[in-house]
Amino acid sequence: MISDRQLRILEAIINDFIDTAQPVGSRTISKKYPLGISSATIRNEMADLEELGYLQQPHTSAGRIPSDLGYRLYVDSLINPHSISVEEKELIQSLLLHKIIEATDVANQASELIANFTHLVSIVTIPQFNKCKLANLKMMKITDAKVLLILVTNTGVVKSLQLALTNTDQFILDKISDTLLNSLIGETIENIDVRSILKMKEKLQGFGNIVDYLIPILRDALKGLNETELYIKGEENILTISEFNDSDKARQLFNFFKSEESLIQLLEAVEPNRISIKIGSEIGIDVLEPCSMITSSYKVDGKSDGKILVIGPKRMDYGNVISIVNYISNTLSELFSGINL
Amino acid sequence: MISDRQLRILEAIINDFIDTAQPVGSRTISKKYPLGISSATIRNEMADLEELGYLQQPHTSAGRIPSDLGYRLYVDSLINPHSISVEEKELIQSLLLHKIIEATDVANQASELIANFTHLVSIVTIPQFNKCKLANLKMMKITDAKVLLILVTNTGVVKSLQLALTNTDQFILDKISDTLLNSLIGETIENIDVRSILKMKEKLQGFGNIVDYLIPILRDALKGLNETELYIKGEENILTISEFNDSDKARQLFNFFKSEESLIQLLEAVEPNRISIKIGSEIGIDVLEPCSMITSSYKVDGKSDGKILVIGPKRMDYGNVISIVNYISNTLSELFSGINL
DNA sequence: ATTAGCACTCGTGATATGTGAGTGCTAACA
DNA sequence: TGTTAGCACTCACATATCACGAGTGCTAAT
Repeated sequence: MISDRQLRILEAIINDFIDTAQPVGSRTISKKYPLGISSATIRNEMADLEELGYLQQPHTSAGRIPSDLGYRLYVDSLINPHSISVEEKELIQSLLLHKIIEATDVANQASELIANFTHLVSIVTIPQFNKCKLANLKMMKITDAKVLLILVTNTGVVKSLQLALTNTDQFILDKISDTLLNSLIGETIENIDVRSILKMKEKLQGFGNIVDYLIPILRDALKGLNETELYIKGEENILTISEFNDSDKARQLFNFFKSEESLIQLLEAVEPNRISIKIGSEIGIDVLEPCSMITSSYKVDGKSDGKILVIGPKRMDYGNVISIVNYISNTLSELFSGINL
Repeated sequence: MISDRQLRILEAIINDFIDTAQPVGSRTISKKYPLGISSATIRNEMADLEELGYLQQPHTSAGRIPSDLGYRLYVDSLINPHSISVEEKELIQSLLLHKIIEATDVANQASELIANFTHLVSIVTIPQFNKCKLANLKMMKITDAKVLLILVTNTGVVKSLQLALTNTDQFILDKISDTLLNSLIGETIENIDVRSILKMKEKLQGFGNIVDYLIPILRDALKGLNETELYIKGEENILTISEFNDSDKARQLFNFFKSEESLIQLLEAVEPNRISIKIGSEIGIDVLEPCSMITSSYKVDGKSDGKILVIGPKRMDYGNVISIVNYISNTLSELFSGINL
């Protein structure tokens, strides 16, 4: 196996490579890192580490760079997640918990925060709204042809849907809203089906016409709630990754991030409940070969649901990213579970 | 002045340069464009056009490229805006008019549409919400500490604001909402000041406490409505501009687009009511020197208000961009004036 | 006024050369 | 036996040199 000294050398090499983006030579290590051994010794160890697959050489007369296997070892045994500062925590808290109310805005803001703190690409999905319980409901007349249906869950998440409903009157809408709310309150959104809506009809004998008209519209609107929505921020940061200096490659990656299908595919691989790190080819997507991906999820009412994803160069500050993702994911879990609201 | 033949040659040169991004030589023009004159003649005319300032030469033995002045002439007298296809019109209509209801979503979607159609960077601002008249209003309890205030204008625009209001009851909120709406309906949002809210207090004698508490919160919330909000899309398209192949330059421009202040400065220069084109240094911003900018505005209730802005390389398809900006701006004008809703 | 012809310019891309960071190996040393 | 100094060797990268050719401006013929 690998000796302790080899591990320390590997660590030094990867740290230096993360800093400089340049292949690391034996002399650099012996001078910059106080390992107490000469460059010749380090050279020997490096040759061994390369044979073991942890390092690779771009060409004979260059220094070494970490292989995916090297990064894997580094990530698994050498990272110490630094905790983030109180100021940063307060900033996150204030931006996520106080100003925002719609689920989409929360995800947007969270994604923005991660992108800003890490200077990497961040993706946040919102939890499946339809797994939550209904807490409040109203319909508002917008124009002669449009009505806005506003739903609030017990976790304090708001969602609004547009209904195409002509010739309505706010008074009638209020009546219907109240009746709907009374019979559906506490119900999980996904359980609100035609049957439960039909019950309402009995209670609204006077408004037969409009209720008949409303039912299919309402059903369709609710159906649309279980689509995955994702919020991606910080795409511009890929320009700082030296591997994407070539503007063609950069555009390729930009386009990848623009394609919802690609991203959803990526999201499906996210393991619930714990931070996971994929390195380079482990991600399994060609354009992301020069990247690492850190994923996590957050909980809604105890169940793992929303996802967080950070993508950056392999030579990223793993410790920092992990601590930020962790903190945001915990904050979101609290937020969507109604604590602190 | 400039002869008709010179104008036709200038047109050919610019068209070719827009196509190929390469300096255009006299031989190219005489072969590709049926002007019926030899390359030598064209060479002479090109020398004259350069002397007049319409062309420039990157170096002695290269072809010519248009100067800003050349583009200016081209834009002023040579562009024929092609009309956009029926399919495109239908797509725009369906995406803008039917699925969307919040002002922010409209601007977002419009900006996205422009970016997709032009493959350039697009910025759309939303009209000043507070110039519209109040048509509907509701308050909804979200959690024990949060209330959502939803405003609807006569133009069918919805805006929701979060209020920090503890220990409320939906029944009381409904009462207050109704009273507020009754006394404020038809009022311009910006005219809703403390005085008019105070009037409400008289009508709500029974709820003294909560109304006292609500007034400053409501005032602050309404104040926040006159900030400029802008929606920028298609930033990734700057990577196709050859001038920004250098990833440092590209990042510079990305950062420019990320800074709200810079963009607001840009927006202030937008002339109301008509399409305007600024070329290179005319924009007055260093990083945008290699770009042209096409701006327009759309109307809300007859008054010019929202802004549209497209930024791309000088060698963009002006005719196409103009027609798209025109069509979207008209569609938004209709939308925000309540027609078609 | 137009154009064919020609010498001239100069950016581009290919080829040759020198430099130096880094290596692997050997031999001496603790 | 592990460590290190020394040294020859490798090879990417930067620099210099050169040939090519697209494009020009000018002149002279039409």
